[in-house]
Amino acid sequence: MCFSLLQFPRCRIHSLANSWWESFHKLGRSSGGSSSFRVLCSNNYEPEGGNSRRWTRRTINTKAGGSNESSIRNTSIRHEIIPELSSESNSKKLETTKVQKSRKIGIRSKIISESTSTKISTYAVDTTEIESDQHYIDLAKLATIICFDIETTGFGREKDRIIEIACQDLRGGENSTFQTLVNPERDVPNQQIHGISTRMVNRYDVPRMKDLIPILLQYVRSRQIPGGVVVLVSHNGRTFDVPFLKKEFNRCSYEIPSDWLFADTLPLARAVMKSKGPKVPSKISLQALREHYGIPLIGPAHRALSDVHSLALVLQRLTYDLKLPVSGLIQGWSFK
DNA sequence: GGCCCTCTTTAGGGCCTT
Repeated sequence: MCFSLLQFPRCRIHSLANSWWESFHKLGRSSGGSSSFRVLCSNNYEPEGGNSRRWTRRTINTKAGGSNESSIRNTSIRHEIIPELSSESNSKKLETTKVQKSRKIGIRSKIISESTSTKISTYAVDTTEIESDQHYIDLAKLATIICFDIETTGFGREKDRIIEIACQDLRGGENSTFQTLVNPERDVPNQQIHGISTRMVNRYDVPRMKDLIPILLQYVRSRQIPGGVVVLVSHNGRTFDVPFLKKEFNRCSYEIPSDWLFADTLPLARAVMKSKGPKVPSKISLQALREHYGIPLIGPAHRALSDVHSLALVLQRLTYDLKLPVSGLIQGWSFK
């Protein structure tokens, strides 16, 4: 069965994040400030190109950017270093990794084998064992970090439905952002929250969840590095977004791919606020975190894509505050 | 519903997600 975005004009995969990265770097070069910024991920990877991916260290001067230049505020962002990687050699290294005794409790992924670099869907993943810190570092080098957000008709995953999904691959580049409305085939009772009305989603050209899931899987697979895991990050995802998504997958007779990991920025925010002491406001909603870090709102709040843009920046700030590299995110803060 | 905090643990209230 073949699915195409052309079937659903309201389903969009585009390169907004790419332009975000470009403007970010451009602003950095022109700011003249003294702050340094080491990016969480590089956008040098080309999903379709395969072997050209390199993780690089970048130090630039920057401002936190958005689409509206006038709304940009000066910030001092400094982020982690991801060591440069020869993807080919490390892929082989990862392939031959042997399972050792587990050092951590929790579900993690271990790449067992990978048939070829071009058949990205054929590798197997074991979710029961884990080995050394070096393993996590290797895993991190091949990890894809995707922020995502959903809008729904309510809080109850039994009775409510997803009406919008947005994803953003932090690596940026072409087709790094995915956003679509979802036809819930029912009325939307909470338009006042997100502005999405029944008339907007109950349309023939808006995909239903069962139509969308194959497209979503295809999008994530297109961003995934052969042999690597995907880490899907959301705010309060452990108790809301992830169970909701799983419920929708199950309702449509799909399973969440075994090589998908999830991470929640809510406990990260708790850890950061706790480390800063009692004087720091304890509000840790996405909006509160955005305001705390001085991140400008891009687009309407409580729309999936807008919240994903905020989440991507909040994640970078939180991981910097916690001095948390990608390997640490996978090792200590991810879940299945 | 899960997590965290505290005037707690034999509990209850608040936060977070739409």
